[in-house]
Amino acid sequence: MLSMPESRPYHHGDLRAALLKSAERTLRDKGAAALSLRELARDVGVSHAAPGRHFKDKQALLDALALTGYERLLRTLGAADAPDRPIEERMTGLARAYLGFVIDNPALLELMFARKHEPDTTGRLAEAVDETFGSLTRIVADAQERGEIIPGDPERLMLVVASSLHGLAALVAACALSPEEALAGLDEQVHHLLHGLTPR
Amino acid sequence: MLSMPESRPYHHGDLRAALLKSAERTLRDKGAAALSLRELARDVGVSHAAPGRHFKDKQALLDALALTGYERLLRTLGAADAPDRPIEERMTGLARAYLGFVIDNPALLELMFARKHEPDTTGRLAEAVDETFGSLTRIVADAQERGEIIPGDPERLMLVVASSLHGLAALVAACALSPEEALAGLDEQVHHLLHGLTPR
DNA sequence: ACAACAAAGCTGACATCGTCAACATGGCGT
DNA sequence: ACGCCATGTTGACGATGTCAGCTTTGTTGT
Repeated sequence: MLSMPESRPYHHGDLRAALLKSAERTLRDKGAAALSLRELARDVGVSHAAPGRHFKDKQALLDALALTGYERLLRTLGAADAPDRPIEERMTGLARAYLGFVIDNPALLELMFARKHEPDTTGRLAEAVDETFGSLTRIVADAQERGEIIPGDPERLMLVVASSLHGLAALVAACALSPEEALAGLDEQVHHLLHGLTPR
Repeated sequence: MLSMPESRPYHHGDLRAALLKSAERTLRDKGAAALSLRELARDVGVSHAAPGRHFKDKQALLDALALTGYERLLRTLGAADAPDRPIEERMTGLARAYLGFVIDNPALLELMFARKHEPDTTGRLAEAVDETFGSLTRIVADAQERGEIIPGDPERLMLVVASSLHGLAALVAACALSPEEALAGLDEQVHHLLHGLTPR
């Protein structure tokens, strides 16, 4: 079945979405550095300047990608949360979910936490981060009410948790730690985070 | 004093070092994305292909930069360590040093923990990471001997610490957390990391 | 129904970049 | 003294991001 004249409609239908989809694919298997607007356009079958109609910049495309990443991460964490289980189990689930997310798409995490963003999207991204932090804070506050976590500014306590989880994920994304090792030590990690490293 | 004929010697003297220096400067104030070999060459005053004699790739230059970063980080942490103080103080010092490092050169940290490296330098980088982890592990083991930290595989316990420290640093580097906030909560962070989040 | 318009394509051009090959220079060892 | 080789230089090539100007198509107002 060779290509017929292939009277592709002049208008693509939903180019923007197609670009994001294709971009995410190449991001997944060839990394962010190997992402070129022109190649993207080729993959999707439009001219080299077409993407410019939907993303003013290459950076704008990357930012959009990062945004979808945050949405997915938030959904993933939300789905993984088990609100009525004890805090340690709950945290372990969250940590496992986060690790899973980064393991199957490390380049995306790198993008999400990159420091170069378009000035106008930077707001939206900050919002996304805040939302994620917020949901974590809520969990901490929950656990405090149940007496599972010590009293204190939940924001501050959340930051301890967030640093730990994100640190582990970042190390995996950076290939400084193998996914297997990270997963293997997860339960213990969470346990130590919750119960401390000093003798009691 | 306008430019004399400026009979610059044909050979630069130590181009490689000059390139790294200039690269680190532009990395510091314009970010990694704005780093071009040609502009670097211009800054240093050599022809556009000269850098190619010292770095086979742009990536090779970036990798070299990352390596110097690890060396500096290791020295910084070493200098900040106070081996005969109680563990909490020791850890706080280390954390403060790490945070200082990332605050005054966040782009470098991003480079160091980037996932794209030349296959041949990737070994050296892994070595550098291991060395850093190693020194942390030694500190943990030390503290264990003094009974300041619970028994258990020091590597595993170190990973808890490393995740937490690096997570905080990474959040700052990613602009997800302001340096001020991070510094302000530092002591508390370390305290919670060491003593846990659950009531005892 | 149809003209006008805006959205969303396309083509062509330009500057910049990384990289390579071919040549030039000059310091150093034999 | 002489030749070698590391370290420069120049010129070229292909790829990329971005812009301006043109074309197609769907929608909207009359």
